[in-house]
Amino acid sequence: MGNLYRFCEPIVLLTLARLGTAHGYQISAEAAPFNVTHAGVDGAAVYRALRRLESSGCVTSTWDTSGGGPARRVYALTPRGREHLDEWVQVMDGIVGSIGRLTQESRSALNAGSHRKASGTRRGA
Amino acid sequence: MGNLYRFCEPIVLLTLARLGTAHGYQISAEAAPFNVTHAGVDGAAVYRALRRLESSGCVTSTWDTSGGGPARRVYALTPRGREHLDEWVQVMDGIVGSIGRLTQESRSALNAGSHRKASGTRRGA
DNA sequence: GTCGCTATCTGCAACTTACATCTATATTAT
DNA sequence: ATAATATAGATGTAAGTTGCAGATAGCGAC
Repeated sequence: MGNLYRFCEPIVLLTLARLGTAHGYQISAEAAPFNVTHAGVDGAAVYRALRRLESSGCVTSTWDTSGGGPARRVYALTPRGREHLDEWVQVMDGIVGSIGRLTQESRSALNAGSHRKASGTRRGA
Repeated sequence: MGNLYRFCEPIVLLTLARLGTAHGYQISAEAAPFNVTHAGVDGAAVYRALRRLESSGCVTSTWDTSGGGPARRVYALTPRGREHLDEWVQVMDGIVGSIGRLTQESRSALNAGSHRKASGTRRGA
């Protein structure tokens, strides 16, 4: 079925908005319920998305070396980040509408095409 | 907002299903109402999708040199192509659900985040 | 011939992502 | 002390889809 965008960026933004602050490893773990495709969000993609978002002013980061284990880069959403998530909401609304139309039309076309051969008894729904 | 997949393949399949037979240039023109993003489907992308679909047995092609102008490669859907469109419908249904959840949660998170500052009077839907 | 429209196809760059790999820190076991 | 493991971040390479520009070619108008 080819590759589909996994919407890594909005998932990261949303997870950050929900958690308040979080580091990459944590986001990667908590993002699971929002996966768009069967495959989960790749850790590497999360880190890259966070870097991109920081360089565009959507998140800020500080190093946290207080706890045990390796240092964590803790991220927080900026106002611009919240705006950006809002923009994503608009875009995704549009996508949902468009893809919805696509599926609806596809179902119609598939049903219309199967009239001839199926001799009308197997209503597939 | 970065690039998003334009769902060129299902759009091509659907347009073919609707028209019965069609050539690339025609599909490229008739596909406009099903665009997923603001940008239309690129002609080059259509031709490439048709080639891919042919090599995977989803469409067949024959040259039509009857009319005036350059020869047209006329495509038609195979049964496998119809199945493939049906698979796309399943996938896109899943995507619509997932992205719908994403937008819903994003709206909630954005509203929850604005409680503090907005002094709670602007109930945004 | 030259211009413009139709029609197909190719080249190159951009973007997101998957997978593997590498580094480094702290804890635990030997 | 050494080794293994879990945590945490980052990079390199390849794959796949797409946008844009342009090449090629047939046909009609001038």
